[in-house]
Amino acid sequence: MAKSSGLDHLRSILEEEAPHLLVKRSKERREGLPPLPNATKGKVVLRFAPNPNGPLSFGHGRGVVINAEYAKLHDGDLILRFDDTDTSKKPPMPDAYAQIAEEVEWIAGFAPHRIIIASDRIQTYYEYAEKIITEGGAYTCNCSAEDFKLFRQQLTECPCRGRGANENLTLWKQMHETDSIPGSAVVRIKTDMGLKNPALRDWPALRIQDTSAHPHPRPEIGSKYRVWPLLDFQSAIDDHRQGVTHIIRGKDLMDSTRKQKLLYEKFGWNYPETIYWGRVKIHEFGGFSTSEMRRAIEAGEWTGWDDPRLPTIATMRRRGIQSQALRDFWIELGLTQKDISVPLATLYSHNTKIIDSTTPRLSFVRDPVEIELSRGDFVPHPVIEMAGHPSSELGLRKIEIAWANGSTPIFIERADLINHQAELRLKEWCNISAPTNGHSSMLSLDSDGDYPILHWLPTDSPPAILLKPEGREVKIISGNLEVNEHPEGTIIQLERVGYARIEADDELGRKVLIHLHD
RNA sequence: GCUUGUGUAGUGUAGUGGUCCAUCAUUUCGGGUUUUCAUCCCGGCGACCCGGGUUCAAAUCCCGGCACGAGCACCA
Repeated sequence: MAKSSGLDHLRSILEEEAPHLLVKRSKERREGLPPLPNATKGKVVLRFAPNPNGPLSFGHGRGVVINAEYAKLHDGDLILRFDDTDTSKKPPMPDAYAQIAEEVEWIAGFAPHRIIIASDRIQTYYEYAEKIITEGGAYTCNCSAEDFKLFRQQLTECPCRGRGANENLTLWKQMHETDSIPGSAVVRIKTDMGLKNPALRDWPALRIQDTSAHPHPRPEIGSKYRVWPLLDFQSAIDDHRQGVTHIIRGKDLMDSTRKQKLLYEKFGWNYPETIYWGRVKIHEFGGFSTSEMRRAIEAGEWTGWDDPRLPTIATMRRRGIQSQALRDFWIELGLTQKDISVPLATLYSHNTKIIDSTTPRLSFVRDPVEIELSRGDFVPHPVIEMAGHPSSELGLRKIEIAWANGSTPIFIERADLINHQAELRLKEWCNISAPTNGHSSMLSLDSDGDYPILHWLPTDSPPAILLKPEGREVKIISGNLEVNEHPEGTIIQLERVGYARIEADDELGRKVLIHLHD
């Protein structure tokens, strides 16, 4: 009908017959996170569950931000759960528990409502393990990992599968004996060896760890337990016990969800809503893993978890990234299952928007060259005043000029000296002639034209260094910094250079600045 | 190999059959404000993986390709 009579004709018919169909459907751009499915206000429980084998990395930020944001949106609870059930491959780091808790609070903007440590809950996992073994939903298996891999590939059941509950229980008790050998026995959830998805076939739930040789780093746990749950089991039990309603996880854990659903069916539980996100790569960061970073830090290859080159939350904070910028960044990336690769420029842009209006300006002259500036007949200003910020009310900066015999020494950047061989404008002060052989003369106070504007400093300004991470290097840019009274930790903007944060003076008495971004 | 997921401008993202010659942000380019190469403002460039099908109408539904990713650990 639209073809023969045209859309206009159709519209006129509709206006007569069914005007409600013509009401414009709102197609406004959705802002923020997509709605959480099946979420009841006040009844939502989310969790962020890192392995405390080190402090949080940049990528962990996503988990904190998204879970925290949904919790806030729905008046729900955010649980911080330490999944610290591996004592040998990715052993927990004792200091990481407290540091992560603090970092989560910083990123989220509020403290998690509950903190749970898996290693405190081993008895609970045992209870469920025994229950499911007793009910015939799981069995102890003595096959080697390699043998079982073959069974899984060939869709055949392993010999251990047919054992009765009592025998399984006996073997289960043996797993706890102090001389049990890792790999000699494992508890498997009995699913179906004919399942299409190989990952789901009789998956392992608990294993033996030699906690005599590798005690759990928490002293209260130490060598107390030899049998430990694997992630799929531990996480499944915890999510149920803690009333988690929504699990938000990477799509690499999709099969984990499927395994856990099979377990939930055996227990007669309802599985939480599950949402996935894809893999994120940050252009500027190479392949860093927490374990790798930990090894390298302990080997002295990095100065610590806040080494300027590392992609950690600690480093971000040290440089001056605001937690709000982190939140804006991750929320903007959304919750798609696409594998994405994003540049840090986006994060920096968010950060600039947040900090710029409150960030004091200072001059930092890199690679300074001394120029003897003669004032000729001009008035000898003893103090130059300039605004602390071009548009916000951040007070006045005062720079004292020490005149002697009609001239004063100043610093300008070597690059400016090389690039500009003509009349110049010293910012907020005066025009000067092109410096030659270290000398220059004042030409005018008012700017009467379009001259290159450059920043400058008196030569008695304190020496300073600017630390600038560049890939696997930290570039040290030395120069002189304008006298100021900003305390350590202040984020400033170095005019014509970029944003930076003030750190403690170094052992040579130099001012230290760490570069944030341009 | 089996299983499983994803494909919209350079990078992210909105869009769930018409009002989409496709949104917003960022990047980049040009211009304006500014005694910073910052901030702010204006503008430009730039995309629906490919091929079929369904339909009056497809970024949106179906089928088939292709590309990329993940799982099949006694790691998390």
